[in-house]
Amino acid sequence: MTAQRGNVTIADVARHAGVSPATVSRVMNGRFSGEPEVAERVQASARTLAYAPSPLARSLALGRTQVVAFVVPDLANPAFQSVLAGLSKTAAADGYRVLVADSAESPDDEGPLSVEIRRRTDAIVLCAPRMPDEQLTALAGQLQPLVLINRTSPTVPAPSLAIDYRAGIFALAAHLHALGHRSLAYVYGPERSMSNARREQGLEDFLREHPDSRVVRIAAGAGSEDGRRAAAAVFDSGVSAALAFNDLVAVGLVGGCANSASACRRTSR
Amino acid sequence: MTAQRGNVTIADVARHAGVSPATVSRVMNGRFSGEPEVAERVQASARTLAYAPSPLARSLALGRTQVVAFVVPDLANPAFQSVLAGLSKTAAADGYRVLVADSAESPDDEGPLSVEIRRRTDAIVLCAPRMPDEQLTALAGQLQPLVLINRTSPTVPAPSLAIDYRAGIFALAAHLHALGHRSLAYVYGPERSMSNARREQGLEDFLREHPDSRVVRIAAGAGSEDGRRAAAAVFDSGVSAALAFNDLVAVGLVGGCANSASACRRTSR
DNA sequence: TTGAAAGCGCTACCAC
DNA sequence: GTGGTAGCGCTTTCAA
Repeated sequence: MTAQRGNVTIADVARHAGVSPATVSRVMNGRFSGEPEVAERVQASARTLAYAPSPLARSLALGRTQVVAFVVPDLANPAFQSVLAGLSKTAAADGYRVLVADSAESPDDEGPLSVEIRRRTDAIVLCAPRMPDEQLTALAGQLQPLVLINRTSPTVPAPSLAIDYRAGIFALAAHLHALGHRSLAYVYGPERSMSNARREQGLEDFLREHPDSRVVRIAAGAGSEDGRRAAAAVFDSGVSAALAFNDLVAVGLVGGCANSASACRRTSR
Repeated sequence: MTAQRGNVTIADVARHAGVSPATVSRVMNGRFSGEPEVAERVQASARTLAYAPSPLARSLALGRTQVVAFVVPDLANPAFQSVLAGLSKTAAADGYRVLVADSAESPDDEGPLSVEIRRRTDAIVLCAPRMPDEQLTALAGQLQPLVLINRTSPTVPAPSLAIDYRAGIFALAAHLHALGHRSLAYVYGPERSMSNARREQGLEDFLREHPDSRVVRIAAGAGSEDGRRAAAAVFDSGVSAALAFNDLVAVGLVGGCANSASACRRTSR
């Protein structure tokens, strides 16, 4: 008797329509096969009483919540927005909603948090790049159905969504090459970054295929300020195009270049 | 018997500890006041059996889900990301999670969708700028507790979060003025846009306070391409700084300026 | 202090 | 075809 009061329940509808709750349930779920007249009466009652089934009660009875969890280390990371938007849209098409959680608060609490949130949902989409493989493996059982983002694990049988940085930067470089650029700058990110290494590989592949090109490596970092600071070096390197470690660096770089440009403009007038 | 099987329940723990479910419940929720030894025995059993209360069952019994809904017209809109991230973080601090929904799919289904999702949650944060005021008013009762984003309603008593575009661009212009700029460009957005009008107002306020300044209005749009196209005009207007309708326009503008800059650079060498 | 039992609202099995 | 009813797992009165 602690629940939110005043909600019309299936029993109310049953009473109003002069049938059993079971029948109302069947009608509401389209599993009804009997006198059409009965179904109509039930629907009329439901409409009259403005009845809507309780998702909570259904979830408990069905053992199915129609919700999928989305757990990432940082919801503010722009990279996740389109993933979330896509997930939400796709899930909605199948009658599912998305429950989000940010694991940043408690980095080493990621496991328990994932398990907890998974219990409220039917499946989980998890991004936990730093979680030790053993831990992930141990948890995988309780997390299934599970989808991994930006990581895979040899011991965890789960589909994964990952960015092919190597192929990505290769394609970018090839595109610039097609545009006539033969001298590129790569404004690289953190040396220890796995994704940076992948991008460097991609550029090596590119150079192997295009011996007529050269790539000047210019140190930066992972943030927009790093990009801004690298602008001068890029300008002075004499390249005709530049690739950046990530979007933030690129934004900073573009900004830095605009600066250099207006300086240039003031000079040339 | 249709629920996900194999989960250890409160009854299992009660049996294992030799107490009643009621006692286990009290211990698990810190409402227990009796033999400490009993409490310890219960906790030991819970640990042994790896028991974790079912959030679903608690929700049904308590009439409280510990979840708040976040409904917006377009999850892919960058403006919502930080709102969501902030909401999630703040909610988490109070033991709440966030259930998201994108109402873009069915624009005129916004109302029912909000009500439906609200039933799964304890409160709702809603962004429905286009919803007729009467509809919102009619729904408000079922939606409470409710927080509105980017809109208020005279008939709906709900806190709201809205951007003060007028004050925002005023502050930006004042900042540039303080930096010494006296001649600014405003790369404006859609004429019919409410937020654009607000920004124009802000600039008028600014000019009133700073008669020594001038603002050149340059037409653009709401996307990055619009910004890029406006770059040349900005460059030629002779201003020393530019303000853009929104981030996308700004990004395009910066990109366009960088282009003009490198052209300039090639020329000047 | 502790337990029995009645909900919370819905589903699904098993009879009639 | 339809209804009775026992769950789903937890909380909380009420009584002992």
